[in-house]
Amino acid sequence: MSELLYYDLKDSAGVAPGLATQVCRELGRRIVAGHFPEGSLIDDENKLCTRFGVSKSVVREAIKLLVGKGLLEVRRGSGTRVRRRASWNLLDDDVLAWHQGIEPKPEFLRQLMDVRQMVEPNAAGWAAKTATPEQIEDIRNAQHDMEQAASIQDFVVADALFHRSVLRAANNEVLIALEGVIFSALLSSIKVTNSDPRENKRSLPLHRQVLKAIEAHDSEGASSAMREHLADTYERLAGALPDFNAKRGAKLQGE
Amino acid sequence: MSELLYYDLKDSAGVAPGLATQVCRELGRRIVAGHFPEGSLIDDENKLCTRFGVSKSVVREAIKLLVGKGLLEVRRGSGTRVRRRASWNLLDDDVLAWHQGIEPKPEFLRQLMDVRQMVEPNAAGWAAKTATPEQIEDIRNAQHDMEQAASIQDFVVADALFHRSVLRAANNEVLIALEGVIFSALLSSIKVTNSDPRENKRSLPLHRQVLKAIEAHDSEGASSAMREHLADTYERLAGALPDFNAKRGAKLQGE
DNA sequence: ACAAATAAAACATCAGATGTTTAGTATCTC
DNA sequence: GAGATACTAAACATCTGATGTTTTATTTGT
Repeated sequence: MSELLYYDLKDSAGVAPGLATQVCRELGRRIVAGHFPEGSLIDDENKLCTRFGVSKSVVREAIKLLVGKGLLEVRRGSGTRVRRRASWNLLDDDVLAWHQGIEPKPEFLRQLMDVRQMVEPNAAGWAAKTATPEQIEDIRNAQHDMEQAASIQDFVVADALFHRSVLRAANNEVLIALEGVIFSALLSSIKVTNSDPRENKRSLPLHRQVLKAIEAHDSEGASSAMREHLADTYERLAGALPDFNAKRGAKLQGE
Repeated sequence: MSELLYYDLKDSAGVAPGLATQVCRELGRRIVAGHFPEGSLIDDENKLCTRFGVSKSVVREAIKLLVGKGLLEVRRGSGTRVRRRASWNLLDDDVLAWHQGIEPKPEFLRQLMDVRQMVEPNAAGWAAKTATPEQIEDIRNAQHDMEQAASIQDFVVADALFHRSVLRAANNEVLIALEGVIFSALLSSIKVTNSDPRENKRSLPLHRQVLKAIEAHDSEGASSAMREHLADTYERLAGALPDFNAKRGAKLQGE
């Protein structure tokens, strides 16, 4: 699987990132990958400067970016330490994207999927009520692209665009901010159940059904079609990942 | 209503914020308040330095923080501009908190409440399945504090802690990241329906019901009790705010 | 042992110099 | 006069080094 990134679907300006952004990404990826225990000190500014071969201002700006995402906590005189994972802005697009760089953890993927199952049926239902003709057109186009996709690459991109269009059609700003979660879960899922392109085609009828319901302004229908589609995905993940559903309802060890 | 802030409920280190953080907040608040049109250039680094009376490094770090939250976009040679609202990390705790500084917009509050209605019944249902004894204890304590609250202040804090405890008891990291949304909606709601303390007490039985259901590991019961409570809140908001439900299902003007 | 003074480490801020990119303007060519 | 080129000013990016403040650890004195 090639290097499909979330940014590929974002309308971000394609400007080359500065040094601060690069250092931020590098550190961010390592933190998310778990290279540092929670609460541990990271190297001080000077060490980071020499390690990355940049000046102090660059390092400080990179650290500020990570502080803003909740990954780091800086204490004057003491040092900079990694915050508890519970304090991270897990919904930040960058933080989610950095999770893509590591082996998907079944437990985390299940949590993402649980959230998808909570969010998307509602979004589809609302979309059926409030979508504008243009928004419906976007969904239709994405659905069409899924049908016509030649490569698995194209299919995934179209799939992502489909779900994004539905989310946006719900016309709820807060909901749209959850786009990254849907995309991240979708990417991880593909990574896991990658095997057979024909397998993916199985989801086409359900997508078609979601589209039809939204076109018909059938809120209930859109919800349940989306629910069914996600339940199907859920099943396939559970089949592919042994530990996918392991901790469900049996959280024993202390927090 | 006094200056109750989200941070009051956060386990953040109570360290005095540096200059960069202060500048960031000041700018962030103004942006969120809508003082700048989308896409407009803000003052350049030098002007910001003189305006805030700080050095360039401080300004640059502040801007980096805002870039990380999606509010600003910096282009070398060109300038720094405010991004479209759709690109903001609306789920970022700071961005949500800055919304508290301005008059709550009915449309936005409704969107927050829609998301709460989507999230919290599910969370309560999951909590009923997976909550540990300690987590249930936390919920119980918050519920008890609501009953005993002497001031409206105390009541709001206890209310917030109740909903936070339930959210955390669902044992889903991604869900926990939505804490800020719940808190923000709750604060805005209080601001709107502030009038009568006795009015707030009305929600006590429903909170009690949620607690009971979770204690009994009754997932369905917890869900529906929470759903009922939120529907009630929703009604009160709709009654208090004329435009609360205005745009629902009638999104006419272009994006 | 306990407490106060001290020293070292680490972040915070400032100031200024230099490089790069962008956007706009002027100019030159045909 | 239209279009391409060259110049210039504005604005961000990066580096350097100096100075201040806070925290932590150590030393020292009784």
